[in-house]
Amino acid sequence: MLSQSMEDYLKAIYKLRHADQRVSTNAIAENLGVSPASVTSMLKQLASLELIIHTPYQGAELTDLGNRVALEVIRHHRLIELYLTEFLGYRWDQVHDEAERLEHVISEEMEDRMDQALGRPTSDPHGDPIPSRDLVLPPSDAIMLSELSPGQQATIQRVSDRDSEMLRYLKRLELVPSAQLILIEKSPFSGPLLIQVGSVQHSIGLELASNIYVSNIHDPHAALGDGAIARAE
Amino acid sequence: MLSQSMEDYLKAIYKLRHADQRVSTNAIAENLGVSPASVTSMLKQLASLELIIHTPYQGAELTDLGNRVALEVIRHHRLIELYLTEFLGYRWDQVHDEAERLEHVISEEMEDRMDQALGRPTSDPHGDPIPSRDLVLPPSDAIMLSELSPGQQATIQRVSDRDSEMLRYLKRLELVPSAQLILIEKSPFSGPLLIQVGSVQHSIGLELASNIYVSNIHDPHAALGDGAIARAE
DNA sequence: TATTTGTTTTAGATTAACCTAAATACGAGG
DNA sequence: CCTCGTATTTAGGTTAATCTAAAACAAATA
Repeated sequence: MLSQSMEDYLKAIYKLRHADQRVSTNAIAENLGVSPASVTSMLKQLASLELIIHTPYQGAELTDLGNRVALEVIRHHRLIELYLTEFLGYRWDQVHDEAERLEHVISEEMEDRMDQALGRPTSDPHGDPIPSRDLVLPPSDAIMLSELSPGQQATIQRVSDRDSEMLRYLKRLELVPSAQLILIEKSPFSGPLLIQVGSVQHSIGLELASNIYVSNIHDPHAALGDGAIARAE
Repeated sequence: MLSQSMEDYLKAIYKLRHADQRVSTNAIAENLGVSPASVTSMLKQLASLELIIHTPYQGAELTDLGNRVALEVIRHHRLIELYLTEFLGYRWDQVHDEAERLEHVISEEMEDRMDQALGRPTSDPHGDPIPSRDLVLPPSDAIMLSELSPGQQATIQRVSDRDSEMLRYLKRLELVPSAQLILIEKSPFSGPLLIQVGSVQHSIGLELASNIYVSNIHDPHAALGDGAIARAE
């Protein structure tokens, strides 16, 4: 069996691959809080187990096998997060750390029983999709809120789960998955965004906005004429 | 924070202490499946952390601090076992291995939420008592079924949870906590015991019988005259 | 009391995961 | 096209937890 460390590396590679294109040694090191030298030696090991392809100086890429392991760990993580909120009364900002440790030790049996208890859910409390039992993850078309254009309307699909303080703040602003918002205005020079949620407006910084992913984007003017077409886009 | 290994050693020392008197290096080694040499070096480490007192060649003893750590781990283990059976539909023979891994990684938060969900329970699916939140464990007066005298009647208090095959067998025979039984006959030369559970009789080996703990022992003849006194004994 | 036997400890090695410091490779800008 | 800065790897060291083999000890037995 793979070590917890290895699982963490594979998960990090998976996530970085889907955020940026290239998965660099430095990026992995930063993500996991270890030194680049440690990453290099682990990459060699993972490559020798055929979990990744490591081209020295060029970064790493998951093999099919490595991909499956990563998705398995991610499935564990997200099922655990949802289970904790639904059945043990955790708030959404408390579940990440717990899931981070539990994800490595639960059995397939427990995974499936939680999945069943939750009714085969498809997304976790932060809106992240949960890989199916056969480890398929629907591709997402969501973009960062910070990439939206002024005047556009969208639905929050997911928010990053890593910073619990941020999550508490987002909850206060009702910036949660499936909430509707309109981007009113974008200040120049990487300034804050003015958004409207329900009837209230908030000014939020760029960093926060790049941790919020939205989909179902439509231009409110077009929507007046024919909402269906805009939504289908 | 203590390593999982250290927690395992402390738990083993706790359990051995309550089974036998002296906790020998060999006994710990056997219990944990490691070499005696490994045990010696870990005992030194635990002693330097003031978790145990190690008198070379004489065995180890938990300090108050070590005792508290051991009870904390045991509390985790037993709460998890019960949680898995009550809320996730595990059978009693499936929970041990899962709990063995989870016990080291759950937070105090999770411990308390499970405890709450279970209604502050006092014993796990195998009848083992669960230490209270302030880590108090009521002393047990149970003895091994193998120590019972023929003719005596008793209530099963707990059974060992380590061998899942044994647990499945026990369930088939309805030898579960709170079941009543009478020891009909003890074959000589460490032979099997003949017991009666409800209206059926079973012949069970000594080894199995020493994994079953009983309490509330009373002599059926005395019980006929005055059950209350016999029970009070 | 001397010896033997079994337990425990010491010595020394291994493995995994990390580190720092030094060397090397890549690629962008002059 | 060369050079320079940054990214990456290599070299070598540390720590925790384990092992085997050998030495030391304790306790029972002759």
